[in-house]
Amino acid sequence: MFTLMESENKFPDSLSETAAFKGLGEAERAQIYNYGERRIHKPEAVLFREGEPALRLYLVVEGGLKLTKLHEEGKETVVRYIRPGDFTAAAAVFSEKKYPATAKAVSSTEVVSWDQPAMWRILNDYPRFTVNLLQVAVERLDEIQNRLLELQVEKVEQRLARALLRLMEQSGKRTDEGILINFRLTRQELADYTGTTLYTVSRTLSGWEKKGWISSGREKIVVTDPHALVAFSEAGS
Amino acid sequence: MFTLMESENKFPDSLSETAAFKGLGEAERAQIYNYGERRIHKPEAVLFREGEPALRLYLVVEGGLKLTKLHEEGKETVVRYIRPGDFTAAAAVFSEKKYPATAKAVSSTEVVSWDQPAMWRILNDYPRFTVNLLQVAVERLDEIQNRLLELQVEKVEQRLARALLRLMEQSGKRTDEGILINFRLTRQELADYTGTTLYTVSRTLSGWEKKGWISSGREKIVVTDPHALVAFSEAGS
DNA sequence: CGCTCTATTGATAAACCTCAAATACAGTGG
DNA sequence: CCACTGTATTTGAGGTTTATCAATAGAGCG
Repeated sequence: MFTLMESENKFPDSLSETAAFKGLGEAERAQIYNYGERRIHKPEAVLFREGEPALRLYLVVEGGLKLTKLHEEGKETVVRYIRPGDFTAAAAVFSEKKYPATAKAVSSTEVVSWDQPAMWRILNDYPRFTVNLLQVAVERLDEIQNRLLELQVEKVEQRLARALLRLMEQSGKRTDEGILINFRLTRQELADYTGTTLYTVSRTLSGWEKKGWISSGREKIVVTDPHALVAFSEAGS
Repeated sequence: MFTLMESENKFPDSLSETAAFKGLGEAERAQIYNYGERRIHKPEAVLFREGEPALRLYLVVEGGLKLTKLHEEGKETVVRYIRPGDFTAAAAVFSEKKYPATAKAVSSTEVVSWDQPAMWRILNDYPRFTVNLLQVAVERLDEIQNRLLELQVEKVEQRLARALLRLMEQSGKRTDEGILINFRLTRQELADYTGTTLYTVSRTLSGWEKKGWISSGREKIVVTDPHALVAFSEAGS
């Protein structure tokens, strides 16, 4: 037939070590993987929108997603960046839930997704997968709680330093200049991620550029002195 | 023998409708419940501490817990209040994890808890329970993400209003004066919950008291005009 | 080359924290 | 029952951080 699911897709090696497929045999991985639908999304493409019925569970294979939430009056926050090997929209496992956030591709992004019937089959046939999902949820929870803590007790510049480091670790790419955050990232997005304004972000980055910690351009940031940033993020001065 | 688990405990009716035991038969509930250990903790008692190896999963039956996280220099945040029917320390399902927060009883509190061997047995024998745990984790995640959003875009007074309303809904007790938040709650704790200082909390509450929205005393808050608070929490003015 | 989106920078104001000091309250032990 | 003691709370003054507004500069795209 003609659906995407028909062709047996090879399970990507890059995913075999991820939390998603931990403890599963090779055959099981391939089966689970092939229950899903593979798709490649262009940069800026919206995979799902906050408030829509949550119908599919997503796993990022390559590229990345930006998860955002809207507040009244158009203000938006970046909840998280999703990288290869990460699930998102776990809420879709439960019927009648809505997506709690909007997902947009930050670069060309390959995902696998499962609809509810497929998920129920998987959850039923591979209990280990359910446990893996639980583990991912628990880890996300921990991460967000840490961000909540940081947001409450740290000042803007310290949070910005942490954010850059996190993004660097998650999506960094070595260049001869330093470590490049490997997708388009505006000052506004960074502000939405750290709970500040684009003005403050701009000022702060300018300062760090003068100190030689980073090197930045339009929608582009390269961390040239990670060590200094780490020290700053921990000490806050 | 002599352990607490020996006596067959009746499954509490109050829990039968909670997310924790959804979709499970009465017999299954009783079995799961009896794998655990019942305990009553005094107010202020610490059930587990951030950083310790996570050995037990907890379910609150009566009373409540305060989950806190510490930052360097003693600053602390209240991550969440746990009420009857809620799990906490889901991280304990996974070996080698540490408790991500500290849990302290806010009043006399009854909990059931399971150690790892019991949990593994339960997760294995009652897959529906695993799914329920996942659901709880997903809902917490959503809740925390909403708090993150509020913390980033709303001003202190608005967050305080939301916090009071949340606590009122979760732990409110009708009195002839209004709805009492039914446990000791200091200004400092409210500040740690909303990401501000006790001074700002005090000033704000004083203002609301003059407006007749609340009535407060030492470690005690009664919401006398919930409607006004709701309006304020949504409009922010 | 002009258009549009992004970033920078300065000036100003608002929100909020910090520090200090006084006051109120609850529980305790005589 | 009352004075005492340790917290919790209130309130004021002053300072810091950060948001807001406005104007300009730069980068990429067609």
